[in-house]
Amino acid sequence: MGNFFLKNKLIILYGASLAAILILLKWLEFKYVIIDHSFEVYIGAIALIFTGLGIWLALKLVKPKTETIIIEREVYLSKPAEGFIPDEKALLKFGISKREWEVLALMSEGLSNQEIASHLFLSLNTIKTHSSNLFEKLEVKRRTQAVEKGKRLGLLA
Amino acid sequence: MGNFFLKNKLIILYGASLAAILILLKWLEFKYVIIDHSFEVYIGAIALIFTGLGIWLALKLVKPKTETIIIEREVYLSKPAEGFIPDEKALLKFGISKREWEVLALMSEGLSNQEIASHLFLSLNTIKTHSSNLFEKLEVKRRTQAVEKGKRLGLLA
DNA sequence: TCGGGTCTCATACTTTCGGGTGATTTTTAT
DNA sequence: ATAAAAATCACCCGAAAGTATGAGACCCGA
Repeated sequence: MGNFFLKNKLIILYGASLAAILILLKWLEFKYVIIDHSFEVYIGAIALIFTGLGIWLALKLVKPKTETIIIEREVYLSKPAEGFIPDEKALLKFGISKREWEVLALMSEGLSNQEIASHLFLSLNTIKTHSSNLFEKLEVKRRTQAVEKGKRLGLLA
Repeated sequence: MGNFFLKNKLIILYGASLAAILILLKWLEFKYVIIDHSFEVYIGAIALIFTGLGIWLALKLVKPKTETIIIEREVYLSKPAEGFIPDEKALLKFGISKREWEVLALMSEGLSNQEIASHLFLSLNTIKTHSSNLFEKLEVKRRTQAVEKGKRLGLLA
């Protein structure tokens, strides 16, 4: 499976590097190093090289540990904005999915379910499902209420 | 300055370790290793040891994972206006009567025709008539469109 | 007083919405 | 890999919305 290589590519890469460097050293061994330098210097060079390799490897492996999330938001809505960005926090709070939000947005334009279906190249039934789930999540009963609440919560422009 | 030693203690520790291991290897060199194993295995062992050392060093030196800071502040106030004044000109332009505007306003709150009827102490049929006339005047087909257009025209808050 | 506009209500009919359920596929995350 | 979530679609049914038409009551200006 290609999956294996993807997940272990660093390990494999390391193995390959190790082998390559060893081969290189073996080749150099009889040409220059042993002749020109002492054995200790040779060992020291290898130690430094592989220490560097170890550091590089560690940095690669440890990278995904960092995670910074800074959300600071104070919204006094009621006003438009050109490039409108829905309130992510509200979306998460109500568990509204991307598709559901799209449906809500089109609802607020005054489109019927059939029209929304056509716009999104989906079936009418799918739109019904999405809107139903949406109403459930927004705790409303009708599309007009959903639009009204959506605007109040900053989900819509 | 003791500060220097504090800040570089890891580096110094590494140097000391390096020296110590080299000395150890030098000592072992003539005792067992060279005798019992091939040169390549010896080099490989050193490579592995110092790779491990490099990894350990990197893990120690690299700054601890970034703190996760989550500041959330939710203030979704939307108090548009108490005494909202609809655009008179627009009302005249579209020939919208008082009752029709009232119905439109309640529509925008998400109320059903039946609920609007109850609020205004009218029959459901009357609301239907008003809303039908309203849609005609606003040139829309659905209540959601009426609300959308109403807001755009300044008929609603 | 007469016509026009608004407001009211009704009946009959069609269309759209929304709820409920279940199934399949795709995506995502673990 | 596999479990969970999201997305897709279908069918049924009842409720709500919307259309069409007609009609009586009221007010106001011509």
